Parts: sequence; structure tokens; C-alpha cells
Amino acid sequence: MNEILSHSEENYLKEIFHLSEGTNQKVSTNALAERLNAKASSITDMLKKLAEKKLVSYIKYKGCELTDEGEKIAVQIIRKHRLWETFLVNKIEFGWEEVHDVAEQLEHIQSIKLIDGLDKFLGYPKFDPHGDPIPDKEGKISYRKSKIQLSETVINSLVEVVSVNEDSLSLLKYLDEIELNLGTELKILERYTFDESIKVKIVGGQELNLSKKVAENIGVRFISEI
Amino acid sequence: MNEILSHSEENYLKEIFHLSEGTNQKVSTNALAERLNAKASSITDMLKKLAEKKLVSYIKYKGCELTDEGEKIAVQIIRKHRLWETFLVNKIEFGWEEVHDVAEQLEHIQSIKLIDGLDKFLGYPKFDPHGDPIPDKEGKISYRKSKIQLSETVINSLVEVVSVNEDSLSLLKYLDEIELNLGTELKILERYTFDESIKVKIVGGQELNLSKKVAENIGVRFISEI
DNA sequence: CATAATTTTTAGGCTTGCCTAAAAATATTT
DNA sequence: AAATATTTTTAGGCAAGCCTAAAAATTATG
Ligand SMILES: [Mn+2]
Ligand SMILES: [Mn+2]
Ligand SMILES: [Mn+2]
Ligand SMILES: [Mn+2]
Repeated sequence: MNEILSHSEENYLKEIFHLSEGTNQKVSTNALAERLNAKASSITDMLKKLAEKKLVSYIKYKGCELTDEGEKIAVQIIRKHRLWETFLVNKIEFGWEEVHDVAEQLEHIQSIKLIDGLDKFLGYPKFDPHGDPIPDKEGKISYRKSKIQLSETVINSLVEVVSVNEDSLSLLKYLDEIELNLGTELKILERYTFDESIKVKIVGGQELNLSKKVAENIGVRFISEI
Repeated sequence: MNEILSHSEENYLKEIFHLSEGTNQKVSTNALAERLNAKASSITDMLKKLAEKKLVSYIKYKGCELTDEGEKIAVQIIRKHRLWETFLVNKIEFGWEEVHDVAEQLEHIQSIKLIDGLDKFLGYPKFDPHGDPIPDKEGKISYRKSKIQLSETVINSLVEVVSVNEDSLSLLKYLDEIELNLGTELKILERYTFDESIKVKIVGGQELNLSKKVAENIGVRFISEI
């Protein structure tokens, strides 16, 4: 417990957390391999090491799962990642599509005093620039309870954009272009059954069509019927 | 040129710079070994690699020296180190004795946009919390021309503290205790030949004795005769 | 200047975190 | 339930960055 972990080990814990978040399934070797851009054999190697350190439970051929200790560490890394992203956007004038790669580096900086100081300096933000919740010092994550995917909304409703999937650079850039940001309000006008694309009106902005794929990667909160 | 360097390689370049700063001597393997807390044989290994990459010039048994390219990189790492230290003290409420270890990690973060943004955010500071000059974007270092060691001052002069050696934690803590900071003015009252300690009066504060060793690690600027 | 002391390099080895290729286990089809 | 396909593990290897012990070069000393 409380041993220093390598960047690699931290990244494994974080990705295991992300892959199992929401589900209660174990994480497969191949899924990890894809997310970490490594070969399955490398994953197996590392899982053995992390199991040895009691940070994951791992049964050959059956996938892995974080232990309580492993999850605690993973959440703190995610806390750091999201606080640094918030810092970059709020203080250093980064765009939301520019922050992730730098935060991938910053999340490994080892200093509790720094991260708690940063949290205070930023005013204890609850969400990062992509709308993802920032875990608190104790590791508590306040998920937005009423969040649904834009692709799941019913027509004739008014919704507010509360999160976007940060994984795709090109999505973030596209949303910048069409001026769809966190806080933006959308009227859901139509859904086309052929490709499940939807027509929306940005309140105070243009009307436009969004593909199913785009809509699936935007999180919204229902406001009202139109 | 412009290849990505490992943390280790960056640390070697930085220490070679520090060890040769001021002097025009080559840096010896043993000197590096001591500063980097590694064995001489490890240093030899790395010098071969850095020479291969044209970042140092290295002749067996004759020590090493940074190339122009190597020096450019070293200076940028020092720029990052000192900007981060300034950030920690000015924005995150760190004490000057707490910043170095964290800055050792932060100096390896790879993002020109971040470091230039940080520089702007901090208001383009010229000196770090220990009074060391912060290289600018182009690598120019504005050394304080009139700086001398407190140990070299003449009695009956009034001086201002402009820098302290950051290498010793215990020195920094001691200076905190006696309330000797950057900007503090000192009257040089006496010098005892036996141990070369000096008696000083902190303007607006107490009178006290400083050992030669302490005085050598404090940089001051002459203001006037008393 | 020859011998001793010091510094530096070489030789060989270890761990971490990857890799490829082949073998073994598991899942899917027919 | 075989046969086939997919997933996962094992075996063996490689580069980075460190180590110890021994050899070689340099420097200091009588
Ligand atoms: Mn991110
Ligand atoms: Mn994010
Ligand atoms: Mn420092
Ligand atoms: Mn400093």
C-alpha cells in the first residue's frame, strides 16, 4: 500500500476504471490492449504485476477488476486529470480539444499538496471542460443523475448540453465549429428513422442536422417540452 | 533534432548545464554522478548516448560539454522548472522550500503552448522564488549583473537579498525561521576572522550571526554604505 | 620517473515495459 | 459435439537505465 507506481501502472488502473465504469463486468485483456495501444501479451504481463500488488483481481482468461485500493488510486488519477484540464481551459486559454494530451502527462505528477491547492485555486470545480465530474479529495464522484445521450431525447423537447465525449479530437473541433458548447440549449425538432440522425435548433443559433454518432457522444439534461 | 527525450536524458542535460554554468571547464563524469545520484558507470553509458544524439560533445576520459543544441534544450528545461516554481509559490501557496521536488517533475511536461501560456499567466516573471533568472522563450537568461555572495560583502554596507541557493532544504527552512527573504535588506555589521561568520542586522528585524556557509549561499545586491 | 591513488571506462547483469510468434483456453458455428 | 474462430497466455527477445566488479587511463606523489 502507498507504494510509488510507474506512469504505466497508473495508466492501466485508470483505463480499467474507465472500461468498467457503469458496467459491473470484468475488463477483458483485449479491451485494455486496444485502449492502451499495446499488445494483449503486454497487458497480461502487467495484469500479473498489478495483481501481485493487490491493485487488481485477475483470474487467467477471465479478465480483471480493480480492488478497492486500485480503484481508489484510479479515481485520484482521474481527479488530477480533470483538475488539470480545468486549469488549462480556465486559466491558460486552452480549447477543450487541446487539453487532453497535456493532462495525460500532468495526471502523473505526484503531490497531494499541489492537487488540493489546484482544486482550491480553481474554486473547487465540479465538472471538467468536457462536463465530466471531478472526483473530490475523498474520491467521491458526483455523477450527473439526470444525464441522457442526445440520441435518446424525444422530439419537441428542450435540453441543455452538459457533457461531450472527450475521446475524439475531431468531434470536439466539429462542435467548436458549429458553436455547440456546454450550457448550449437545444430544441429537438425531428428524428429521421432512416439513419437516426436528428434535426436540432441551437437556441440563439442555427438549425442543424446531427448524425446518430454525433448525438450519441453528447450528454444532455432535459429542461422542458417545447 | 527535435526528437523526444526521456526524463533521464533531460535531467542529464540540465545538470551538465548547471555544472558548467559560469565556468568554461568540461564536466567530469564523477561530478555528474554525484549530482544525479548515479554511479559513474551509468554516467558513461548515458554520455555515449547523448553524444550519439549530438547533444553533448564527449571525449573518453576528458569529460563532456553541451553542444549548442544540447544547451538550447537544457535552458528550456530550466525555464520550465523555474516557471513552475513561480506558479507554485505565487498561485498555489507553496513555500520556497517546498517547490523544487514538484518542479523536478513538472519540468518534463511536454507542451510549448502550456509553458508559454503559464509564462503569460504569471505575468512574465524575471526571477523564480529563489531569485534565479527565468530564461525567456528564446532561451535568453538575464543574469543579475551586480549580484555577489553575502560572504563577500564589506562591513558597514547595506545590501538587499536577491537570491538564495535552492539546493538545501534545511537552508531554506532556516531562512524562513529567521525571516530572511528575497527583498530583505541587511546591514553588514561585523566579520569574525576566526570562522569568517558575519554579524548582520535585518532591516526592520533582528540582529544575528550567519556562518560563512550560510553567507556563501545567499546572493545580495549592494545598496549603499551605512 | 616509477609507483600509488584516483578517475573513468568496460563487461556483464538486472528490472521495466514493451514486442512477436506459438501454444493453450474459450467461444462460436456447423 | 466437432470443427473452427477468437481470445488470452506463454516463451523468448529487445531497449532503456540503472547496477557491481574489474580493467584501463589519468593524475598525484615519493
Ligand atoms: Mn481528458
Ligand atoms: Mn475531460
Ligand atoms: Mn528548483
Ligand atoms: Mn528555483
